[in-house]
Amino acid sequence: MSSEKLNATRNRILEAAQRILEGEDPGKSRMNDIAKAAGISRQALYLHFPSRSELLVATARHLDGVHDVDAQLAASRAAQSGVERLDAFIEAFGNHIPKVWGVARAFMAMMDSDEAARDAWHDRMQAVRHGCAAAVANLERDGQLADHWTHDQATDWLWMLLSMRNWELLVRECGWSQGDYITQMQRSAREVLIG
Amino acid sequence: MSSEKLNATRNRILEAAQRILEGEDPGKSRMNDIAKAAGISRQALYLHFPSRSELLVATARHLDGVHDVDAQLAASRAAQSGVERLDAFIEAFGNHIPKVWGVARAFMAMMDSDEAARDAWHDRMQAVRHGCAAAVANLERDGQLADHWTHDQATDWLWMLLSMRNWELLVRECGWSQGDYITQMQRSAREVLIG
DNA sequence: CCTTTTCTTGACACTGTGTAAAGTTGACAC
DNA sequence: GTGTCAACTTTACACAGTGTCAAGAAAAGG
Repeated sequence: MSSEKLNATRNRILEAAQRILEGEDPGKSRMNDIAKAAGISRQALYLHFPSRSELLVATARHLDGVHDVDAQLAASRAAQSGVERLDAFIEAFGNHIPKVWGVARAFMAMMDSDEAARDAWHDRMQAVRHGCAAAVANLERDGQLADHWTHDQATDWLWMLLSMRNWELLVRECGWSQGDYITQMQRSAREVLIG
Repeated sequence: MSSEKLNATRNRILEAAQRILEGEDPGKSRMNDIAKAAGISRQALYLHFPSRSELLVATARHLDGVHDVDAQLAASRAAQSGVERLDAFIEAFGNHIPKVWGVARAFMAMMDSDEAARDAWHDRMQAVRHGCAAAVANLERDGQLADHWTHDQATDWLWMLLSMRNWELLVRECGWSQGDYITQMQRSAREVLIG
């Protein structure tokens, strides 16, 4: 089976990419760096992935498989009340962020120049927005959403609150612990959305 | 006076840079584009500014002079109560954002690769953080800050809320009006910080 | 042994920044 | 009018990074 070797190399690349992207220096994640980390030449990388953005997309998907984001979020969907679901969603997604942070950072840096990366990232963020919309919908169902909010604006606001940039600012730049981050985001969302 | 011509060209450059950076396509703000917009050659740009990052810094400062950010914020400092000051600060800074958005966007795109740009931007953002800290301090003075907040964490949170990335997300991406943005940010800050 | 797949090496085009050198232009001085 | 100086132009280059291409090596399988 020739495709087995191909697949094995592909996995080595994806794990190397993950390792590199989670490293300290985000500037050391050029195609050359990732290739070297995977033990192949830069050109061989292009035999497996046509571009840097597609490599990042594949790495993100690979990471999804590893961490099983759907299973994480299932807990939040199982919650009874709208408020419980909001808390569970924030906890699940908030704890997901540090796991995907390396890849996310690379995407965000690439977005400004690369349209493919921008589109791929946009899709992923829209998926997060759907999660926010579902959480807001459950609050509405329970009559808990404050009167001044429309469904869409409340969704936008929650989406903003939970953005990776905000996690980056509070946890990475300001030095908040992950626990503080989750607690304060839960409290903020409750106080702002519930009326 | 030879330095008058030099200064005139310098101003033409800064105004061209401002115009270009406020334009639709952020990819069209290379040194060549800015030079062409100023009516000079790319190389002449380097006679006035040693690097792209220093040109951006100068453009940001030039913009400060044009919009007189200190005067804008003076109103918020004059407010009586802590809550009034919080509202005034959010309004003043929130209305400042769209004016400097073009330059801000260029800085944020450059931060990932250029250390000088990163440092310059970091300084500016620290100045914003000081404004947040002052607003939080006034709430504390009035005994209005919710018990669960430390001064630093409340400052961090307000700083996060008012970050340019959040403005970008709500106003540019989600299509909020500037008025909605201000109103909801004021309300969010009040509900989360005041206890 | 021969073929096919995978990978390597080396070269190249392209974009954008920043440096360097030689020549042009215009204003002003004498 | 001639000289001089500063601002600017044109052309060229070094450098980093992406992505393409072609020639060959190495290994695996029939």
